Amino acid sequence: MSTTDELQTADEIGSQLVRLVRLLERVQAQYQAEHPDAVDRATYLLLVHLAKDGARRAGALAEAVHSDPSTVSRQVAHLVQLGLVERVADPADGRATLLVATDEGRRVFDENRQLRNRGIASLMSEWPDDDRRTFARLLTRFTDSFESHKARTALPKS
Amino acid sequence: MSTTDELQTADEIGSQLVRLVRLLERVQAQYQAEHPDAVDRATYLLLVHLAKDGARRAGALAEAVHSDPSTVSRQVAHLVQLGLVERVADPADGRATLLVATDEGRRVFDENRQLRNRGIASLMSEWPDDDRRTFARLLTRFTDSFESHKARTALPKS
DNA sequence: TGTTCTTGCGTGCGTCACGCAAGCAGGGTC
DNA sequence: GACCCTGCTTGCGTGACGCACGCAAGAACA
Repeated sequence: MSTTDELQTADEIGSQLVRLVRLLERVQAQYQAEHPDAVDRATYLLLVHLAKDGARRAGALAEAVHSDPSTVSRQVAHLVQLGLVERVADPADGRATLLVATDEGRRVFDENRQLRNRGIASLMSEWPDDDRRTFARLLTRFTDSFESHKARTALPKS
Repeated sequence: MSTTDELQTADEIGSQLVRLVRLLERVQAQYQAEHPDAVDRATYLLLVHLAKDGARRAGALAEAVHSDPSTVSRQVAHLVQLGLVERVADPADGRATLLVATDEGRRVFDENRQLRNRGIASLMSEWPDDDRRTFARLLTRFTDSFESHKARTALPKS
């Protein structure tokens, strides 16, 4: 089981995670409000997958984001309409279409990632270097632990 | 500006945050799928506010979660229907109704928080005590930095 | 080669949560 | 007591989603 100290630390981590997620949601909502034509987050995530991992078929993409194929189909249509993703015929299977990020799509992706990185670096600009690196390391470890633990248990929402 | 090392660390933190948020979303979605009658996250957040900070009026609640009063009104109606929140007449103003968490509402809140804490403690059970405490400290600091930085800049979505 | 089954994708339909605008009840002011 | 203001609720339209279905293309088989 867990000691009271472990539970107390867990309470702090949980509270801060809720706070952080809430903050991220609000930043996201604010961004969407300022850029009404921007694709929503779920759609953008498809572009991220394509830009990072290369061409994929729609079904594989739906699987990757754990979403319904119909939903992905509509989201991809939106990305194609914006010129961020292209459909190319799958040479191996005529009924499938490969989805591939266009140059513009990769540009948008890189630009957003750089903006994000600069933002994070900016908000941590007053941190000691040690703390910064330690936080990155522990955050990675926490996410790893979370992922490997997720298969076994589910956490409540808050 | 930022050094390349700072940007590199920021990139790791950003990537891990995206991964972590995605994981949390999936856990949340799974929870909702398993408990179709559960209130959604935004609605539950209202209960959290009421349980933690005491009675409030609907308008103040809407302000607190940065949501439209009409949305909050419907969410509160749902919570009332479930018996988790009660409407009591505001002694100071007849048109306002104070919202207060019922005993059952507080019980549900406490139960969920304990479940969450136990889950977090469980997934970190193999962590050294030092790392656990350090992570809690740095996460809190990161969220603080984020919050104080948010007023000035906005981050892109991914 | 022609028939049938399977696979991959797109589309109509209903659902749900949300914001905006209008409506309604209660207060305050003169 | 007439007026306006305030706090909340209720239509209404919108957007994203999942489910069920339809269509096209390959695969299997006689």
